[in-house]
Amino acid sequence: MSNSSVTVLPLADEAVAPCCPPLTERPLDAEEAERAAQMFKALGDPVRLRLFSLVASHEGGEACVCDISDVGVSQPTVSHHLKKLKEAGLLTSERRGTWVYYRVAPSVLAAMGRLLTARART
Amino acid sequence: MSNSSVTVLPLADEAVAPCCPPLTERPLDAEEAERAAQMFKALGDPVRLRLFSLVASHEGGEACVCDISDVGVSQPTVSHHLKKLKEAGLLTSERRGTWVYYRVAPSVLAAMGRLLTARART
DNA sequence: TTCCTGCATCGACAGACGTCGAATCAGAGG
DNA sequence: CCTCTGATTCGACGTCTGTCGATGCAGGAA
Repeated sequence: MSNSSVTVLPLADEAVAPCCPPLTERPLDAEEAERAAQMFKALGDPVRLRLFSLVASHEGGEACVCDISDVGVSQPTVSHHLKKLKEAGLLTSERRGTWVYYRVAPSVLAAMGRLLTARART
Repeated sequence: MSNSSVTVLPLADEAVAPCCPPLTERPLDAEEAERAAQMFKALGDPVRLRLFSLVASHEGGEACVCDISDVGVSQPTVSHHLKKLKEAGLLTSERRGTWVYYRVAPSVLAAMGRLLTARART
């Protein structure tokens, strides 16, 4: 089941895309908002959110397309959504033989989590 | 400027909308994905994200519409987006005299942040 | 009352988006 | 070679969405 060869993600110091400060810290400017909104938008579709969750929670940190295709839409649509998630920088893909494996891009969760960090009340 | 009469939010124990488990914990089902995606979608527009950030980072935790209307779109459009954010449960509004004040709905940041919590690798 | 200002709603429009079936590409295996 | 299977791309369709100007509504001030 679980791939025992999976190691802890590198998670290098720079691996974190420093998109933006927390939403509560200061107003985002137009450029920051554009970038951050792109990530939120990618997760703003139920099917994509399920796909992302399926990949993120899958054993070994990766999932074959064939493993996550039961979300109620056709297979081309699944592929379309996975592409969107990849373009948004949320997933990465790798072909190994017949199958294509997707995994969560490193540091994405941390970056988005930081965006939603509540500030301490002054 | 900042309203000194503003008190700490109640933040009742139930105030936290327990939308969903972290995306990395288990796959979201269709229902959970629908609800969570609605929030992400609301933040998936650059203008809305800026408006949310403007409110979230404003002194006193609230902002008058007139204070956050410089985002490059017309006034009706700003109103439209604020309504969307309210419908998504991310903002609340209150009219006081001539002005309408928006503030971040309690616990929303925490709830979304928890969704993006990375699981500890087993 | 009348006027003015801040904000919301309405109606319309162009563009973006999600979905599908059909076709195409990429490997594995015979 | 050919064939089969997994996955992507293509083309088309209907729907949703962001934007605007015009209009309407609520409160304060004269």
